[in-house]
Amino acid sequence: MKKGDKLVTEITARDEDFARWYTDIVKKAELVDYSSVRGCCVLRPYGYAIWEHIQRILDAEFKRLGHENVMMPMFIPESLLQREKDHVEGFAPEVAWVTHGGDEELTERLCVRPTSEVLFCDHYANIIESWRDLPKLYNQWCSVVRWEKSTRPFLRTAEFLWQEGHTMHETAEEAIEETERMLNVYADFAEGQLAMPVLRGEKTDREKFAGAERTYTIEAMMHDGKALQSGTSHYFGDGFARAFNIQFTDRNNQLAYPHQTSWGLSTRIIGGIIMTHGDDSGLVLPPAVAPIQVVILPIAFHRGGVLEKAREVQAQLQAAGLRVKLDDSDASPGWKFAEYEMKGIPLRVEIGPRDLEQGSCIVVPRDSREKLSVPLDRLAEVLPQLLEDYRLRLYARALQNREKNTFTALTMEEILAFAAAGNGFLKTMWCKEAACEEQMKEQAGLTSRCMPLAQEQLGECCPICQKPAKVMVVWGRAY
RNA sequence: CUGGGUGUGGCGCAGUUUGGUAGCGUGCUUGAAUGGGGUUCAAGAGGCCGGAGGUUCAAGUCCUCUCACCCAGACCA
Repeated sequence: MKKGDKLVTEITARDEDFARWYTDIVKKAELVDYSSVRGCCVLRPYGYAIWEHIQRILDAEFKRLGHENVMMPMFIPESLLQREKDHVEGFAPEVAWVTHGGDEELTERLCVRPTSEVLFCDHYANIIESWRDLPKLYNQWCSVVRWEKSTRPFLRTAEFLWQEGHTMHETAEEAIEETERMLNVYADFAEGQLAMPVLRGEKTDREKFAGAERTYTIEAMMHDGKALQSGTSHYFGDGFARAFNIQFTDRNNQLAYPHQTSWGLSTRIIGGIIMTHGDDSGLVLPPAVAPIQVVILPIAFHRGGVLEKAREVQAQLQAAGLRVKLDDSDASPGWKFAEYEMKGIPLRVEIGPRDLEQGSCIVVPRDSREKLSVPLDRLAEVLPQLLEDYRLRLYARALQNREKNTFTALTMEEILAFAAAGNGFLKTMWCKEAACEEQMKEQAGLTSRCMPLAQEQLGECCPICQKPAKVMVVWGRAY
């Protein structure tokens, strides 16, 4: 952020102001810049660094579970995209087409991948022959393109970075197990590392992925009560395998179709971090993905000893495994305080002449802004603990927000009262009929977020049609 | 795609009603002092007013077209 820029908007309940607060933060914390390319953003070094940490943590987990990274082509020939009917219907309206190579018009146009199921399937058809070839556990880190009509940084851009895992299994059970395992990897990552509480659940037919048999999702709640779908994991059955003629000889010497999964998590999660933890002073980052975990600010450092001590402390903290920045630039202390708060740095360490006399320093956590006096020689052991406390506070605060904005409705009157009152999660029973889901959308403006894995029995009947209920659904308004 | 809004130094904006020498704040550069919550003073640089066309002696301002972005909806994993 440039000197003198200030956050103009504070968090409020009004959608419009909240949107402004959000776009303000992504710019002023230097996460993204707008691009002259339609619907696209520039991910700046600071924003990209957050993604790198997300990438590093998830990739290690994927590998631990036996997945391998690959690269698929960026282009999909039209005929390939059309192999699976539901899939192409879902994606055709939002793909970008390449029609020319150089000056020549292509005989078959190519779409820029919006997702890579068909590319993986095309490849799997070549390499899967025997049950001994299974499972295939592949993952790809890449960007994909979806020609969205309206865009917003991180939440919905025409091109975005993500990771897409694509696996093939011998049996349905094994594939379903994989689908659920990867959902839990995402959920544990969101809750444990990002301090974002999420609902784990299954999507309704209306909301599930194009071509999938089942879609699992993690749904997080933002400050404003809206839902953010933060990661999805799909089970495809053998639908694509049949469409792409992927067959293998099984243990009984019979030809069989493998069962497929895919799962993805994108830079959208960074938008989730902003809208889950951010406050009126800017971004608030969870320590696991903060590019800088501790910033050291020497005060009045032209005086003797201050800068030297600050450098010493920096080396000591780095040796303890923390990501530390020392800002010895000439800006005023007040300026730096605000700057690093805007950027969401979890801990600030102030070292000045006064501290040197006492052999201590001031440590200020980003969330509470409480000024703590810590002896200089104990910093390396105290700061990791402070980071952990901070992470727990972020989680607790986010969870509290979700609970405060989660309601239960047993009747249509209650549903409409909720919808009129504002945003949040609404739990109801449901008969599983599409008509009732449609009616929720029409009358209350709510869409189903998920059918939580942790089910509750709220009542006996669907509040919309009064028929016997089959499942509990969480409804809301989504990003 | 529909409706509304906005495009003027890096950023934020005024000026457009009623055409007449492009302004303010902030940032940036240089120097000095300051330094524990967005310091102070001084000097300086930086804009064919989103683009194209038109009306006019004269256009940031009026007219036509166009592009981009923002907000709300629709759409969307």
